[in-house]
Amino acid sequence: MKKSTLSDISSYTGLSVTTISRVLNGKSEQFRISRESQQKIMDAVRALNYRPNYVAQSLRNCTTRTIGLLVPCIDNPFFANIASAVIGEAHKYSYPVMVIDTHESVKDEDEAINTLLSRNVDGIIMVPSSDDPARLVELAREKPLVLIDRYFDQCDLSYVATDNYKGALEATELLIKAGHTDIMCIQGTPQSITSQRRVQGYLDALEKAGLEGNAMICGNEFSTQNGYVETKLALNMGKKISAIFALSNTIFLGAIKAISEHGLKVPEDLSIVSFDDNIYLDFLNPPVTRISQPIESISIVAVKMLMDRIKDNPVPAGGILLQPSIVLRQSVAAPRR
Amino acid sequence: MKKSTLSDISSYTGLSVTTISRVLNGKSEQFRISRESQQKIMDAVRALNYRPNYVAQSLRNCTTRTIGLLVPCIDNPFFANIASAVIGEAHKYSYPVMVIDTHESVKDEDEAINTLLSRNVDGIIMVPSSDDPARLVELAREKPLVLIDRYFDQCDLSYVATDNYKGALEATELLIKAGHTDIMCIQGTPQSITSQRRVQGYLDALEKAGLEGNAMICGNEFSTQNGYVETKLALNMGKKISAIFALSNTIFLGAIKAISEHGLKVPEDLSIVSFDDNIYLDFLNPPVTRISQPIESISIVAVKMLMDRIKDNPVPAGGILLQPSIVLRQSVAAPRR
DNA sequence: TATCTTCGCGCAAACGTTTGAGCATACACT
DNA sequence: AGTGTATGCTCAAACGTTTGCGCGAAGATA
Repeated sequence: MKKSTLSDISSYTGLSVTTISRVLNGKSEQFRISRESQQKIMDAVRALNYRPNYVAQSLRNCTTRTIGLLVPCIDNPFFANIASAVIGEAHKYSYPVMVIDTHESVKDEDEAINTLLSRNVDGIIMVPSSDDPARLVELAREKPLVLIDRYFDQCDLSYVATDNYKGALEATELLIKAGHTDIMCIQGTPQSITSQRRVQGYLDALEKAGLEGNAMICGNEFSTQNGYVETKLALNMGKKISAIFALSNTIFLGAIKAISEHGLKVPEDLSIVSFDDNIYLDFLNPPVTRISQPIESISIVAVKMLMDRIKDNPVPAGGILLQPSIVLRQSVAAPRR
Repeated sequence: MKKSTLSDISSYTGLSVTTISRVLNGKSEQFRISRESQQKIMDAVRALNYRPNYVAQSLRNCTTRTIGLLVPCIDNPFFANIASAVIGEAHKYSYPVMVIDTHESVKDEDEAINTLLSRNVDGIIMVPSSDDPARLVELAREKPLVLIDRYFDQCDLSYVATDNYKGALEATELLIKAGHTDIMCIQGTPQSITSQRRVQGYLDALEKAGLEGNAMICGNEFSTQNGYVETKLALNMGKKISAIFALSNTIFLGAIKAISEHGLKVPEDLSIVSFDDNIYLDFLNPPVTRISQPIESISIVAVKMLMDRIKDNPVPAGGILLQPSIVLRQSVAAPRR
């Protein structure tokens, strides 16, 4: 079936493209198109298998009914989950999503933004990779933009993220309540706000408990490799550690690999709490206590904010932090005496 | 910075839009545009922060440099991985990807296809949800189309998928070689070609070993729920089973949940082999032997095939099956006597 | 009969590109 | 002086929509 256009329908019905466009856009009332003509047009649409050409509409209307999503590393299950959720949520507004992986690279991110702007998406949701918001502030002036997961607090870009501070605070308190005083925290990229807020939560929890002297922070990347190396190092050096707080899924995996290589048992020898959720964590031995980020809610809110911005609805300035939840399992126990 | 157009550059430089368009499209030679003019134009592009409007280009050229990807359920880690890989691979050709979740629904799939066609994507990669290829055959006539993971063999739509038969055959042979004779196979949606080919591999392996009388096939869905229920049932009924072959990741998870609820140990009491790979499988206790699908390769080949089709390069008709690999771990042992 | 409304619809420009056709100038050659 | 050719550019149409403006015919009102 060839593509048909408004003017094909025009020939078919003998009506002008104007009239047809109006009928198809639901403006029959407003422009007083007769029932009869409407019917003729609808019949023609079916007969010719007409499908509106969004490209032409976009050119005319400056809107594509499409949004863009930028994630730093879609291989990471966490970002894959975010992508799923955003795609699903945007679908509810009938917006397809153009997804681009920026590989944690500012250059790729810039390129991706240009790609999206050239294609004239109506708005952008992104997990920024850069630590300099300048480019994004500029971007936000010409396109609706919502940051997700990572954000900047010195400028007023809207964002939706997990309350990482709260999550880390509670995780650490949980360990302290279980009797731990020597808790090692393996962080991700220190420049990232995500890592920073989590570390702050950890530190504040220690301080509240009068344990500020015991702070042990190591690591520099959200990767399995990093979790593995740091844990290995700590265990080999014979550091006094009774619990580990892994600031991400990936770090956690590295950590337990090192732990089991060292012949230690969780939670008898070492307790561990992880950030991020994953169904498999329930199937590990023991099932892992973790801080679960509200990915679904974050996506729902982010998409809603973006849609509001797109429709020029008033949007509350600044960002929103959503509360993570603790998933209590069996990877935390009282420390050995 | 406002958007600038070719005609802005035209005013700025005093040259016509035609000339500018030609220079920007690398046709300066062909149309003998002077070095001097070229320079002026390049300067203006920078000064005005010009970015080509792909929407306008698309209207004129009937090409969007964008492809669409349809997956049945992006929450499923397997499809999320496919999406990642396709996005990554398409990026190498500078094609962003519009991703839509079809929720295993033929209606959603139809809708999604219309969405993509209206937006005039250059090609579509999809995991079909329907079991009737008619609509897709029609689609393939007007758009480059490549199926992935699932396919139809009675028609000549191109596809790239795992050699599920071979994978299942080898998995089953592995169990047989370990001494198992009572192997239960928990399948997914029986209508799906994926499940069918895997079941056939299982059956043929049994037959080769003269065990065709021992075939036990159950289940009807690629879900954790299904794996759980079928395993639970089998164990409660006291069926004679020494090994389980789970035809997917999700089914596997359900199965081990039931197994552990029953107080059985893998692999001492029961051996298990799963389909699909996942990093967590190495962290389970014991690490799980599985058939790993070559998702990366599938995506690379699929994107390449699509690009060839888009560029009207000759494309070998029909489909391609890629070999899965066995990841040997510790979830298989000799059966108890 | 003349004027006013209402009805039902069409004209043509515009969105930002690309491209086939054409055109003025300069120079070379006879 | 006349013809031919290379050079360096421009004109205008087209892609498929949407939309401000306008227009003829029919009926209502005076």
